[in-house]
This record gives sequence, C-alpha cells and structure tokens, in this order.
Amino acid sequence: MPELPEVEVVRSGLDRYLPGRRIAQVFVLHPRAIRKHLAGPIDFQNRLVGREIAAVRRRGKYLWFEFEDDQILIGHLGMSGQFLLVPKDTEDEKHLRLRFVFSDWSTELRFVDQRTFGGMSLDEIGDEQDTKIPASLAHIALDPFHPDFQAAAVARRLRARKTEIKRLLLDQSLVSGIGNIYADESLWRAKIHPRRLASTLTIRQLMHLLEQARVVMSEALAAGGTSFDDLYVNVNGESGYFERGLAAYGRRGEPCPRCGRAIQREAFMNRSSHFCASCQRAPRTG
DNA sequence: AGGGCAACCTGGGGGC
DNA sequence: TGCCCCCAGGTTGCCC
Repeated sequence: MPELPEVEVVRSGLDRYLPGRRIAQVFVLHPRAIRKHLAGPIDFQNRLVGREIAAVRRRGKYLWFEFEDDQILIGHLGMSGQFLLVPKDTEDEKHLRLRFVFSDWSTELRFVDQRTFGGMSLDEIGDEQDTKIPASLAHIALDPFHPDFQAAAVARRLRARKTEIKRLLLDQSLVSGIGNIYADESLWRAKIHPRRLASTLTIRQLMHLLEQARVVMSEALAAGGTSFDDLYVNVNGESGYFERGLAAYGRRGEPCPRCGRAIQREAFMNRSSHFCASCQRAPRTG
C-alpha cells in the first residue's frame, strides 16, 4: 500500500516526536517483523535498548532511525505496515508486531502489520559519499523528492532498457518511491500507455513522465497520502484523503477526467494497471 | 545481464 | 452460513 507520499507522511510524524527519545524496552511479538535482521530477536533488542533516536530519514519507500553512532534501524511498511504512536495503556492491536517503550515517556511506538510483508532490521551506515544511508539500501535509487535526483540521467537509463515503461517505474533500483498507484497516475498524466516500451519514448517524454510522478506524489503528500481503508494511516491513526485526487487507479469503468471514456483495468505482473485507452494509446503489437 | 514470474501473508468481498 | 476464488498500497529470489 504505502508508496513514497504515505511513507513520507509517516516519516515526518515520527521525526516530529522521536528525536531525543531513549529506547528503554523492545518487544518482538512476531518473528517475521524482524526477519531481515539475521542476528535474531535477542540481538535486535540488546542493540537497541539504551539508544537515543537522533533523526528519522527516508529514501523511496524505506525509512530509518538514526542514532548517535553508525547504527541504523530500518523500517519498511510492505503492503500493510503502520507505525503508531499511542499511549502505553492503549489496547494491543490485533496485528501488533513490535513495541518500543521509551524512557520517561507515556507514549510508545508500535509496528502493526496485517500481512507481515513489512518489517525492521538493524544495519550500519554505508560508505556512499557523504550521504548517510544504510549499507543494505545501497541498491535503492534516489527518489524524485531527493535534491540530487537527476531526471535526465534517469530518463537515459530508462530508455536504455528493453521493456515496458511501467515495469521500470516500479523498479526501485532505477527510481524509488513509485508503486502501483502513482505509476498508473503518472502514466495517465503523461498520456503514456503502461505497456509502451521505454526504448520507444524520447528523453523529453521520459523526463516529462518523471516530472508527473514528482508532481502527483507531492499533491498526494499534501493531502496526507492515499487511504483506501484503515490499512494506511499516519502515526496518529488518521487516513489521508488523496483517493479523491486519483484519475485512473482503482477507477475501472469510471469516466476519464480528461476525455470521459471509461477507465480500463488490465492484469499486469500479478496485479493490475488502470489507464484511459483513449488518452493513453496502446503500442502496436507484433 | 536483464527480464519475467511465483512466493511470501492476512483479510475483505462477491458469487453460488 | 460456508466455501471458493479473486483482489489488495511491495519485495525477493529463482528461473531462463
């Protein structure tokens, strides 16, 4: 569920409350929530207790907690993950996976995740130039919100690939942060069919597409993200309201806001693509 | 090397 | 009620 705008809403909520807080206790309630931390739950707990959070950062759909040394705690929401800041005496959520208790604070941090595709792991800062990014996230490309994001360079990389443009938008090693919702919305805005081969587009068209991705995601961020149900909420449990801003995603059969023809849904990579067959012309086949 | 697909999970909704 | 199938904001690993 959560793509860049939703993860950024969560990150900013965490970063508003957590810097300066010291972890007093860590509870691992489901082992899958830390499956990428290979050293296991005891090591996970031992290495966190006593640490003070310095900042909460993000690249693409990953966020991470920085401490005062090179240790980093990475989090990914997967399809259904939530970070919630709640009073300690709040009843446990059904899918509560991790609990963080802080020194001298009546609020605790909870990681709740119905489908368990998300999780947390401990890592160290990598050596990538001056940017403090966890070593295990080195393969994650810059996202369109990053000040160093270079649309022209990314466009050249996209054009060099011999596959459909939507696959590439979803490839987090080329451009990060875009998922199924914002891929469909960006393609709709740029009037490009999702199955169009990237190599048939011009650099100018690809740069325009990347710009549409940045714009639609910043509009979504301003609206608090897209929430179809209560699986996506901010750290206070509130939904975002960008669903009303979506033109194509999840709108099969509804009129295209631009031309009025019905939005199509098509199976794609075990999921789906939504587009306007009139505004986004299908590539020739065969 | 790069492309394509199944697997990892839980739960909601629709059809019968 | 119940069962079965399909669907869902993502990533990974394995095959070719």
